[in-house]
Parts: sequence; structure tokens; C-alpha cells
Amino acid sequence: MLTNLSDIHSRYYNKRVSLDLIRFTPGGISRADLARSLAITRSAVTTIVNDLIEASIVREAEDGPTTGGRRPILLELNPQRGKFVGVDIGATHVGFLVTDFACGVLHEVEKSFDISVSPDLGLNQIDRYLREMLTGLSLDLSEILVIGVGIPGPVESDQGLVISPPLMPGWENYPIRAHLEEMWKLPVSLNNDAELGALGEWAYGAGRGERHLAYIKVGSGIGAGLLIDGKIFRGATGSAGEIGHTTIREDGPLCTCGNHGCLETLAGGKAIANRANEAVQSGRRTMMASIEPVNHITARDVADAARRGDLVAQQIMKDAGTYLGIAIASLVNLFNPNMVVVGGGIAQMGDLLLQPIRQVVQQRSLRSSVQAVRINTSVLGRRSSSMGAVVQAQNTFLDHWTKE
Amino acid sequence: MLTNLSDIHSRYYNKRVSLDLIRFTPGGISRADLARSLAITRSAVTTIVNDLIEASIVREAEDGPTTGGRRPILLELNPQRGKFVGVDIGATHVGFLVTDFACGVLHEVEKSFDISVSPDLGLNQIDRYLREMLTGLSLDLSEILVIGVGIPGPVESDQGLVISPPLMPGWENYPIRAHLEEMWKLPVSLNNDAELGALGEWAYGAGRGERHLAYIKVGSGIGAGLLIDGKIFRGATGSAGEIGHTTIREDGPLCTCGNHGCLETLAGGKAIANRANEAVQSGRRTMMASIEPVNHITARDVADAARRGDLVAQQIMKDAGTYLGIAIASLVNLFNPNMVVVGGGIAQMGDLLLQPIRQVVQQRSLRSSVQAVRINTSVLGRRSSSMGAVVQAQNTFLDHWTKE
DNA sequence: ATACTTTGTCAATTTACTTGACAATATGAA
DNA sequence: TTCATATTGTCAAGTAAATTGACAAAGTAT
Repeated sequence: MLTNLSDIHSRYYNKRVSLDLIRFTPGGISRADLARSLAITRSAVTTIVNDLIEASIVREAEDGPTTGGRRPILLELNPQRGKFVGVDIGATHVGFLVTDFACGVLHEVEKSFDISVSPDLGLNQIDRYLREMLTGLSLDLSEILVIGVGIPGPVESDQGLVISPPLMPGWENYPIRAHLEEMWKLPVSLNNDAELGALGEWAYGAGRGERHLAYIKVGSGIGAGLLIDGKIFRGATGSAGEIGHTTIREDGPLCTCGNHGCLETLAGGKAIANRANEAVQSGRRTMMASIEPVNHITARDVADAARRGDLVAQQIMKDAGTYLGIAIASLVNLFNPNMVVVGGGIAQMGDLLLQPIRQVVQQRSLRSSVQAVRINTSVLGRRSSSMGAVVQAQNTFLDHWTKE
Repeated sequence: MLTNLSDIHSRYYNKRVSLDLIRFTPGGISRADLARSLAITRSAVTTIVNDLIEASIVREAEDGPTTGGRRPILLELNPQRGKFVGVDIGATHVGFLVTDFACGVLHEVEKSFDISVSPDLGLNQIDRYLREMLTGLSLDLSEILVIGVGIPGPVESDQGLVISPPLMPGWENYPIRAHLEEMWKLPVSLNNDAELGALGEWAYGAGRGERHLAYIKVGSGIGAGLLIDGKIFRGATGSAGEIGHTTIREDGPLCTCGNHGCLETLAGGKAIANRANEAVQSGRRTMMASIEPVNHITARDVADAARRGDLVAQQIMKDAGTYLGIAIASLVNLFNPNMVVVGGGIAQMGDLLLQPIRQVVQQRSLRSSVQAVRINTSVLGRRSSSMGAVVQAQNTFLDHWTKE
């Protein structure tokens, strides 16, 4: 996050960064600490913080631990300043999160969804889900400050649309953000779901405060979100981190993108399901053989079986982990992150998946990069992207507020 | 380059960015343009520029092209403000560049060097080369403002040393920068050579002004330098861009790093030489068979033969290009750069190398990323790293000056 | 000529920050 | 307890980097 001057005018920089430090410093931060972090005097911080308190954005919390002098007064966001909504649009589901101003979760819903319908139909469906949820909470749309939205394709963030998304071909160049802002009469921030997962885990999950973080989202597809200095890195056209279509085995299965042996065809949710169905059909001894209807085993079934000790399922997960490891090893070599967070549905597997990943990375990556990187599964689980969407919504609000 | 506020105090930010805009805007920049870029008023720019002119850092150049009103006065660096030296330490050679304050080249030398000697001996050798060169130019060390140094290993830039460098094992944790500053009584900036190549090509070469740039240096080893928003990206431990040890073929040749089939063993200078020697030994028809002594064909010999139409040599170069393409395709997917510059000795091959690279990237990378990326060979040639070293030296000087 | 633009500068004002002081708390030693 | 020392937070006065609003200088278009 830590704000960039290309976005914010230099005049308001210290005010904006103070807000970020208050938002993301674990255990809160005092005025004196702010002064040290910003390299300005305590007096200057006093006037900045007075501004923030007067605008009801920040409030004083309890006193902090002493260090041999007067106790510091810790500062925190004022949860009552307003509400945010985060929407995580997936290929088959859409998740909603309602939070207070400090990102405290007030409500959470997940609904089924089909990304392959037209954008018009899809966004109207999402609109109905959202209004239904808010009605149930006795909330009006106008009480929401900003809505953050995540979507499984490369986002061109200036224009608020997706460009050449492999998973959602019909949505190309559709003005998603403009449509939503028109529909809801609210500011909307639109981002790629893996980017948001990275942001969510960085802010409140497994990667709190890590400088450079990569979040690998393994769902139907596979994508990575990259955070550099706590800021989302999008690349030239918003498709940085699209590792799902990296070739891992040239003689591998055919992918929807036209190539053979993409990571997605080897370690994605569908790939895992396919391999399980093949195993059952070829008559191997596995508890997955009893799953009905025949040939409809899902990735989730494989994960369940693996957890219950099924050797065939475990081998499938281990293979998927190895393929993921190959891609992550090359990411670690190129990007040298402080942390890699593995998320998406598959991440619930925990060590069964992490162990082969860690092993391959250890073997294939440069020593100095391996020593620096922590590899773990997501802490927020299916919430990471919608949580990231809320953080981006909060960002949008604070950016706008700071400018005036 | 474009300066980051984490390095520079917010008070001096506009002054520092003005300098960068004056340095790197092709065709110069006027006060009015500065005001627009910085989003401050022309009055404010006037006082900033007056400061810079009074310090002899900037001067007024000729008038710019009119746009229907008074002609703008273009600003440029004052070449006479002082001199910089750039040093590019390679595995087998060391290159020196002496420039004026505006990075205009005054002198250039390349000497043979052996990185496998101890750091003490190596740095003393470099010291002798430098003093010899300056004597020849009737220059005293004290007339140099800053010396920029590039080195073929991952640099920990705070401490000014290399960590676990595959190419220069004896140098690990040796305080290189401290030693040089002590020896020369001058400020020294130490960076990885591929990073500097990227910076050099970005500032004055094939990638002028590109937002996100990757520079691939193919020499004895293979490394990449990454520029994000015109700033060097080092990663957590300074080893971002170390793609030489990415596994390309698991059944490939053994690498010095202990793994099999690293990119370096397939497309590096040594790999190319090895394949040529093998071809000659196996009796294939090639003009390289006449090279003496037997079994001592170098990568340069292969390049020469390929350029003169030798089919065996051309096939070897094409294969190397294909392997490089595989690594670059995965870099393009992950990093989504605006431009990839291929440099190092091998880059002189031009299209013979670029064609297979472009073809593989086209085939293996995401469409939206491929459309955005330009792939070209270096313009500065063997100068790119030493030029980048000078740019970093200039950076160091300007950072320091701005703070006081 | 006249109207219209754009660039660069000046004096007066605003504002973000510093300086230097001081009160309010805390710890630790005599 | 009492005193020295340290840290946090605030206040009034001063500094300096910006703004505002004016204007001259230098160009183009009609």
C-alpha cells in the first residue's frame, strides 16, 4: 500500500502515509512513532493527527506500552466512520463482505455464479445478490462509502475493464467499473482477484507487512498477485503475475489457451479433478471410486480423500504441488519475494501441498532467494480476495479524502 | 529512476524529481512542462530551477519548439559541474567509462580481469587500472564526484557487498563498497551488473523511458535486471532477476550450482562454446573446424561463423535463442514488462538470436502481455552496464546534494 | 493591427513543517 | 521518598515551499 507520490500530491503525502501507518501497523502506532517513520517532528504529526481526528477518520485507542517515559497514545481507524463492501467475482461463485471503516467484518455471503454468461446478465445478477444482502442487514446502498470488486482476469485499472481474459472471454473490453458505478451510484474500485488476494493476505493475513509478497491463487485457474513494497504491481497491461499459462511440460495436456502443458492444466482445480476421474476409471484402489455420479469427482473430493488418508488422492495432490513448485521456483528466482502465500480452494490442503512446493523451490531456486522467502498457505482462506477488495475500497476512499 | 519518497524527504521531493525529469526527458524539458509533470505552479518551478542553476547543476539550453505562444526555454544538466566514472566488473573483463556531469562519454577502456582471484587482489588490480587511465587523461581522482561500480552477483545495496554469488564465490560478504571508498576516498555506488545494464539501456539506450523494463545479460552467465517504474527492483535480498539458474530441461547438463539443465548451461556463453566444440569433434561440416587450438572455440567464434553463414553455428545460436525465449516467455508472463532488452556479448548476433526468442515468447506468453512487450537487442552494447554505473553515480551525487 | 496563447517572473499570501520551550508521565538510582 | 533522566504530546513563533493573482515577453492566427 504505502502510498506513492505519483498518485498523491506531495503536499498531502505525509498525511496519506500517516493514514497507512495507522491502518497497517500491527498493534497500533503512536504520534511519536509516526514522527520517526515519516522523519518529521512530533509537532507536525500533532497537527496532522488532529486533522484526521476532526474528520472522524482516526481515533485514540488505549495507551501503549511504555519505553521508559510517558506512555504513548495509540491511534486507530474509527470503525464508525462508514462502511465498505468487498465483492469477489469467481468463475463459479461470488463472495460478498460487508465491513466497518476499520475493515472489521460485519457480514459475509457466498452465492453461486456463472462467469460464462454475458457481462450484462452477470452484473445484474451480482446487483440482485448485493441488494438482497443489504436489505437483510437493514442497510441502504447509500450508507456504503466505496465498493471494491475483484474479477478473475487482467484488469486495466485506469479504464476499469478486463483485457483478453482467458477465463471470461465475453467480458473483454466491457466497461465493468463504469457499469457498476452507474448501477450503484457509488465509487467502485476494480481489480484482479489474485492482486486482491495478495493485498488481503498482506493487510490482515499470512503476509502481514512483508515487503515483497506473491500470492498464488489456485482455483479453477491459477494466477498470482504481486505486491512490491506493499503496493500492487500490475505490469504494463495489468497482466503481471499471470502464471497459469506458463508452459511446464511441452508434452502436457491441451489448454484452453491453445498451448500444451500450461501450469493450469497440470495443477489447477479442473486438472486435479480430471486426474482423479482417470484414476478411478483405470480401476485403481481409492475411496474416490464410490463418489456419485461416476466421472464427476471434484477437486474438493480429492482434497477430502487425501486428508482422510487416500493414497491415490494424496499422490495427485503431491504431483500438483510439484508442478506448482516448479512455477513458484521460477517466480522466486525472478522476483525474489519475502513471502509466497498459496491461496484459493486448494490451499486448505495445508502441508500436503506445501511440502512438495517447498521441496522443489529449495532445490531449484537460488540459495540467497530461498533463504529469504517464507512459503505458507493463506490465513484468510476464501476471504482473502474479498478482504483485499475492501482494503482497496478503503484506499480509494482515503485517496479521495486526502486530496480534499 | 524517478525518485521514491522512501529515499528522499518529502520536502525536497519536487526538487529531486525536477532533476530526474531534466535528466531523462528526451529532447529536454521546459519550466512549464516541469510544472505540469509535478502538478505544481510555474512560479514554484521558477524558484526550484533558480536553485538548480545557482548550484551549477542545471543550465538553460536553446529554445524549444513553439506551441502557439512564447517559446519555452529548455533545461539541461550542466556538463561542466563535475565528472563521473563507471566501472563494469565482469568475469573476464573490466570496463571503465569516464563521463562529464551530463553522462557524456569522455573516455572508455576495457581491460582483462579474472574474477576468480581474491577480492583484495582483484580490487587492487582495478585500482591500478583506474589510476593508470586517469593519469593518461591528466585527471586526478579528486576531480571525480562519484564512482559507480557494477559486479556480476546479487548485491545487498545497504551494506555494499555481494551475497552467495554463483560466479564469484570468494567474494561473499566481502565489504566491497567500503574497501573501494577507503581506497579512493570517494563515494562509491555498488550494484549488480544486469541491474545497471537495465538502467543504462533505459536512460540512453534501447529502452528509453519505458515504464517497466527487463534487461537480459547473456555473457559467461545469464542474469536479468528489472526496472519497475524506471527504478531498479532488487527484491528481498537483491537477487531479483537471477534467471540464469532457472531449470529449463531437467535432463540437461550439470550446472556449477549443482542442478541440471539451468538456462545458463543451455544458452550461456560457455554452453554455446561447448556445443560448438562438440559439433566439431563429432565431425560435422562447419567452418569452425579450422579454429586453433582444437577444442578452444569461443562463443565469439560461433557468433562470427554464424554471421558468415555457417549452418552449424547458426543452429547453435538458434537453439540458444529458443532456450532464452523459454525463460523470457515466463518472465513476460510473470512481470509483464513494456520492454525486454537482450544484452551482453551475445546480443551482437541481432536477429539471428531475436527471431527464435520472439517466436517462443509469442507462442508461450499471454496474449495481452505479448502485445505490450517490445523485444530488442541492446543499443549500448558492451557499454550498457558501465553507462548504468555512471547513471547510478549521478544518482548518488544528486540524492546527496538534494538532501543538503 | 488586433485578439489570443503560452512561457516565465514577481510580490503577497497560505500552509506544512521546524525550532525551542514546556507540561505530563514514566523509570531507575540515591 | 526524592531526584535525575527519558519519552510523549502540545504550544507559540518562525521558516520555507508552495499558492494566488498579476503582468511582461514572445509567439501564432485572423
